[in-house]
Amino acid sequence: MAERSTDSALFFSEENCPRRRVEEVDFFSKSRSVDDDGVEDNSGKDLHPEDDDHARIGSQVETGLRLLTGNTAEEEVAPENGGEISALQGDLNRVQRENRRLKTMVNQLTNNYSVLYNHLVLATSQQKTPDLNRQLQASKKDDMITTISKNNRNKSPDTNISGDDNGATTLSLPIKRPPLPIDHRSGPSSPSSSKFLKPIDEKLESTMDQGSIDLPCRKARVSVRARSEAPMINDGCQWRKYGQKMAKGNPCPRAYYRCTMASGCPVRKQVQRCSEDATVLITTYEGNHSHPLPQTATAMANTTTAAATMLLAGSTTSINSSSISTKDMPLLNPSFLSSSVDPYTSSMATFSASVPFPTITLDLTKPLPNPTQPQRLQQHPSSPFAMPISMYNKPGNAVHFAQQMRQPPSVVETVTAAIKSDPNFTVALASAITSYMNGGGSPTIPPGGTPGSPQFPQSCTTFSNSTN
DNA sequence: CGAATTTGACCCGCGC
DNA sequence: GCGCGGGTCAAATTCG
Ligand SMILES: [Zn+2]
Repeated sequence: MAERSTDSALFFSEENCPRRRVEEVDFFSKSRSVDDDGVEDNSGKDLHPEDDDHARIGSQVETGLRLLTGNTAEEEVAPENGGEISALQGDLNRVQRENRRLKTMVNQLTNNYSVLYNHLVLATSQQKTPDLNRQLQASKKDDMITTISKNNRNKSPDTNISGDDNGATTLSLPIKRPPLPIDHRSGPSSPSSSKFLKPIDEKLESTMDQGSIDLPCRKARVSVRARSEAPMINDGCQWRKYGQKMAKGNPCPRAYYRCTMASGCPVRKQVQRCSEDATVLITTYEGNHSHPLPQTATAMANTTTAAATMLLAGSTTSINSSSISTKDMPLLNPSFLSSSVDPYTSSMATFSASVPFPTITLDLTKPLPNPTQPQRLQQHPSSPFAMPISMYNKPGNAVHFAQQMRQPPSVVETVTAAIKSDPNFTVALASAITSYMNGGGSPTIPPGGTPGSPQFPQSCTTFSNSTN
């Protein structure tokens, strides 16, 4: 059907966007490319007075999400003294140039990372799982996964990726050994790649260990609620529907999709409308991509990964929102996470009740009361939550990070506005969040596409959109 | 005609 | 052991 999001993704992110969409586009671009934003903001005010609100929102967002927010600040100050304007503009230009340069660097790094990751994945699957792969081929791949997950499920295994079966399984699982090599990684590069692989491998191991990342045993879920008319969120990935079921207490059916961008990609997603609010569309992502992603898809993937990471990291011990947000997502924390747990978040709890997996929820459906509120996000660890986020650690426990927004933060407003105009906005939001979670703090999204992070075996991101 | 979707059957975990 | 419900498979059907 209309499940193909790729096309729309392009549409969304690229030049096709009509004037009206500028908001979203701006927002998006902000979350992914620094220089464009800066430029846009300036020109926006000067050239498009009618977009005033948009520009304002944009700048707010920038403040909240951006690393390089110098532009914004300067802009606001500028109006004061005419004499200083020129100087400020000079500075502004400089900053913009700098931003551009940095962006380029980031992109390069990202690309390199993607390439390396692919190498790693390939090498790992080949080296560690020759036997398993054979078995895999013999039996169903899915069976394999199930089996493993079952084994791991009972105990919280910190699987060490030693030469063990477990270790091997761990790494190979998400990859599932794609029949067709996704890229250039074979022959000549093997020697050199192996060099890199070792260190990376070690890193991976350590990362996994600390995160309690036993792969399949725990499926982390991240849910985000937003509003959208679209039947499905456009995340830049290609999905194939493989099932549909009627949910229990919900008249709306739940659809199951699987990523088809790569043959072995383990990522799945569920799409369902909220029974209470038909306008709410819930999309759940699970797993990490085992292949490079387009920019648009990267945003989503990163979000998933980041959220999963956060969840899993926190899930190891009793979850304390403050501990998680502070430790794991220093950047995210200030703007997106609140460290207080609120009883008022009951609405989100709805979800959690029957969730069998650790789940993190991002709720974008809340109304944004004061659009004009200049409130800016500060770097306080305990700053009010910009977006409602809740985490459901274990089946029984639901931890809420960010309650419903009591005081609508600027980011939320922006997000909501964007969503209203276009459901795709969710992606932008995701990218922004991801950026922060990844610790980059840099909203720029890797062009090369980020492979689902290998470190996190399973992650689910849920997006709910409500149509307005 | 190949690829994607539909849809009922099937599998599996869980609670009673 | 049985039924229920979530999730997946795969044959049939539809779509481009
Ligand atoms: Zn994928």
